[in-house]
Amino acid sequence: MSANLRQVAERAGVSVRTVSNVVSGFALVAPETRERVQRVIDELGYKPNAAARHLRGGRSGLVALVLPEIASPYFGELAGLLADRAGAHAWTLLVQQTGGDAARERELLDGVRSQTVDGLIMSPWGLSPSDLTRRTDSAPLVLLGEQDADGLLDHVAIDNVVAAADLTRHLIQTGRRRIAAIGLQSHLVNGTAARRAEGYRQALADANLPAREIPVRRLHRADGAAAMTELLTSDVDAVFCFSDQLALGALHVAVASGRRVPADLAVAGFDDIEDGRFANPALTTVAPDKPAIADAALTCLADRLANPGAPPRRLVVPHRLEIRASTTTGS
Amino acid sequence: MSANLRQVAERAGVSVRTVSNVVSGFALVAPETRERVQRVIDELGYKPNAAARHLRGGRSGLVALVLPEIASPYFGELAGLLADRAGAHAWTLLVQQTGGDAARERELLDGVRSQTVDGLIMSPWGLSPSDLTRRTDSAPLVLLGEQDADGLLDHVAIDNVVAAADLTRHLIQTGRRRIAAIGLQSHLVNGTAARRAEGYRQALADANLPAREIPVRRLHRADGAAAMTELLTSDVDAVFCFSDQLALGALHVAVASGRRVPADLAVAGFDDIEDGRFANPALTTVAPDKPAIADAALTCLADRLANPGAPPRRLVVPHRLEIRASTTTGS
DNA sequence: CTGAAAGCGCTAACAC
DNA sequence: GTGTTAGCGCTTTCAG
Repeated sequence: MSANLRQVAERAGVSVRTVSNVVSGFALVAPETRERVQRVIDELGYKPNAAARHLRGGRSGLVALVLPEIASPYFGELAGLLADRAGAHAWTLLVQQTGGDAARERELLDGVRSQTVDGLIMSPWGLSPSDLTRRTDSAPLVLLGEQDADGLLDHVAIDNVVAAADLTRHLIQTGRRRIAAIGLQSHLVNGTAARRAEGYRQALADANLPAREIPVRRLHRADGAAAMTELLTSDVDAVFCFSDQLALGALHVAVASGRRVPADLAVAGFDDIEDGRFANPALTTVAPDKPAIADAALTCLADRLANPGAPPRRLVVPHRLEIRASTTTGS
Repeated sequence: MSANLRQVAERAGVSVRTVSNVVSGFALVAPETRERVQRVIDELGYKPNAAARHLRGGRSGLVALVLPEIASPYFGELAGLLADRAGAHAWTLLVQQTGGDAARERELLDGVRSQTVDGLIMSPWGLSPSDLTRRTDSAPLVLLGEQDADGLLDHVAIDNVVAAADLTRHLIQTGRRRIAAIGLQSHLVNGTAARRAEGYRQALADANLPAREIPVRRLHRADGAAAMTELLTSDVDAVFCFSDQLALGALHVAVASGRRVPADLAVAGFDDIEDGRFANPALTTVAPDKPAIADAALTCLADRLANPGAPPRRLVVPHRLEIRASTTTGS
């Protein structure tokens, strides 16, 4: 147990009020008093008790990041950026995994560890819009990804329809005609995959090309590998995967089974995870501006905390196409 | 602001004591009283205030995971396992990134956010043994990786010397003779890379083969790529990278520059991250038992909390060789 | 089995 | 400029 305010005060011969002033950098302390108190603080190794501050002030300095799985590269990269940038708001990040399970998501939505956090940044997979709007907890919430919660909640996302259409057009422009999509997730309420499918279909329809959609259960490499195995018997000349992980699984199977990528088959992904840049061949992908997502989420949370009554915002973050060797030869 | 104990008590016509008993599942409450109180709790949506509990009880239910970067696949996978298993100890995980910076590590060592956490699980990179043993904070600490802190601290690790020797022997047994190692980090105090180098050298010495060691600054794919680029001009027939990330970078450069892997060049890594399993070709690696690492770290922390005076332990976790296509043809 | 009350460490309103 | 003190919400000792 370390020293507390009162002990510091006694030892420095001042009141707790003065010590509190020194600790919190409050101005009205005589310089010599301040110095004396500071010396005692250092001597005793005094550190303010966060629990007491939290109880008193109502702010814990903690923000929960609630996501399906931290081990997934996309979420890992995002978590890293959020953790780094949280400091600027005097926040520390707390991680909660849901495995994409709706019940677990609902539970976390309504009080992560009973009111410990100042706010939540959440990437839901299994929640319906009504789950999201019907929550009882009052901690500010910012959603990652497009959520369709009737504009009632703050959220941060790229424009998935446009992004998917951009990538599909790139495949068409480089001569592909039989373009399959891997990554539909009809069992999920989450709209992200649906939006990407929409962009994919639009671009194909504009070019009068047929769509071919392979659903998956999860977005792991193994799911991409399984989907690709299924596709090997068909005559597709390109696959557009709705995540880089799916794409890396698909790429692995395609290469292992002797397909030449990109000569015989183009493979593209979504997310721009680091693995994709060093894949063989390097993976073409949609690159969301992840630092911008992290900043937007934190700022949005801070704004909401400062102004609870403000209307909810939908923040659209930029993305760009990252064209690499998995879809283009030479050039 | 949600309801507190007193409001529940008033509304249920009992004392706070009784409500507290109901909430904490304490036995001595008349069944009908319990039921009535529970009804009010549900009605008011009462949730215990964590700050007050922490202040009163001294436990926050929070454990800090302090690591170089959460976005690195190895740490991401570990964090996921820790987050999942933390629940079994009624803990929530809080993440702090250090970027491997010694000053930041030292700062976190001595009071992550001023005594908010019940304990720390830390993977230090830049800290010296004396930094580690000379800390002032009293929160229990468990180190990940071999730390050489004179046996004064709890730590969890695989046997890196044996593991590296195992892998090197595998390369020798499959006919490699000019085996380079990528991943020395002489600028770091951290002993992990040094231990792996030791195992590598031992195995080579036993077979009367020469060592060739390439140092790196970090363990990222880009560093592995740079090291491999350097090695392309030489005549090595195998590279053993001290992390899978390094290996994936090396593999990328080797394949991109036309080397046939494994025919011309074998590539092996360390950590068994998921990317490696789906690389082209799939990456041979040392697979530490990550779930066991997570469990050992949490259990060790819990034990230390329960028994602060117990002698520090060094927990050695199993590993195994994962032989894949990047080092062996056919078989 | 239930009630009253102390006190965890801090901040801030109120004195001086 | 500095001191005193109430009270944040909870657990737990002590009475009853």
